[in-house]
Amino acid sequence: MKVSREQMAENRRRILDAASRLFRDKGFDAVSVAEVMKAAGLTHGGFYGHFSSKDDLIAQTLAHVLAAEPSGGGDLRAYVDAYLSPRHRDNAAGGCPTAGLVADIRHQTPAARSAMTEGLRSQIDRIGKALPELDPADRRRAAIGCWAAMVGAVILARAINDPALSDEVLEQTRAWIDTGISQVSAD
Amino acid sequence: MKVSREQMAENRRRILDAASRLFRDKGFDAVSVAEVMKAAGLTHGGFYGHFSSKDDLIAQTLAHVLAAEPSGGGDLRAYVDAYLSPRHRDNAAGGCPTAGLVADIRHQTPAARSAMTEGLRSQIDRIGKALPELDPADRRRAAIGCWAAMVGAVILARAINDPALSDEVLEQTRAWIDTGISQVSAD
DNA sequence: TGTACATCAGTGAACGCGCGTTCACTGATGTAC
DNA sequence: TGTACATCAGTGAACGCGCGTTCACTGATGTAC
Repeated sequence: MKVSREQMAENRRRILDAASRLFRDKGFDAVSVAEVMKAAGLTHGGFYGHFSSKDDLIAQTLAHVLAAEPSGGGDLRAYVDAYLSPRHRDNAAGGCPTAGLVADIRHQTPAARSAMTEGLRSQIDRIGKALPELDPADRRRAAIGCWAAMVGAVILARAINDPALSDEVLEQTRAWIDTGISQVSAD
Repeated sequence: MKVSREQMAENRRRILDAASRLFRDKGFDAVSVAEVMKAAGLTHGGFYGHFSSKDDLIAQTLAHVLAAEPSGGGDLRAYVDAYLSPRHRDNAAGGCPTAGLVADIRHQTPAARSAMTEGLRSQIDRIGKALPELDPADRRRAAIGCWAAMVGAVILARAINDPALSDEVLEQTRAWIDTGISQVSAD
């Protein structure tokens, strides 16, 4: 049955939110269109009224979730601590879309890859802005190095089977980033 | 038709090598059993004479490729430079299995996750041994932080659509690791 | 060393299944009067 | 404001396809004599 325009807009939002969580949790390929629609409280047939294909959903979900990505605020150290926490490692569905999806992007459509590229560009700029005490070259280097280490550590920690080693990867990467940022600051 | 025992052992090796390259290039889910067998010069029906399932192939391929993983030798800086090169970024099929597969591991079988965990443990130890000038705590921190940044940077660089930004991620991460290692060394 | 035959690695057609996608249908919406 | 009806968002069965896996068969291997 037909629904109101507002209801349809809300349904679309619910589909994108459900897709965002499921994709982050399981990856693009492991999530079916029917699964996304069920999580959004709808049946699978209505999907093509909102999106032209699963690839379209992937690209639009990325744009949706990366646009809403929380910045590091101003306090970079608190952001890094939260990012490299066991809580974030164990909450892929609700966590950083980059950590959950970036490796899966390689073989997606150009639209999806472009959305991710712009999301990463913004994120690097945001981290740079949280390091105002550095001169521009150091700031850029610290922002990129720090972000690569953060994303890498969370991906490694999520893959590792041994809780002790997984925790250690998070903790040591946090310490490494701390000394890295301090050192550059002290230059 | 039956083949000789040596031929069968070589076929098995060829299957593992083909799977290793294809998995690194496209991810576990995107590669079919038939595709692996074709790449190994065989037909798909013979697969189950060598492996009990696709999951078994994944676990055995990981053990195979991680056992053969080249160390950083002794020269960590040369290893980091090669790792964070456009050449390595553009050669996922022949490149580091961790960079290509670690994000895909999260939802694989316990056997696959354990193989990856042990591979990562060895790799961290290997990098630590390439930093003999540091005291043990600094060495561990530098090995883990450096490895997280390397893996993260290659994954990010492979996802990014814009060649300039992709190159910059590699270069800046290399510079960041350099200053990080130098700083710790100078403590 | 040579022969006869049981073994079994590899072949390729076939299976059941879940996927992305399509489509005829339903019934609430929202517009025209 | 109230009624009549065209619109169209959502439903659920159905489709074609490729996947992992199975199996009857083939013919070279390698052992027994």
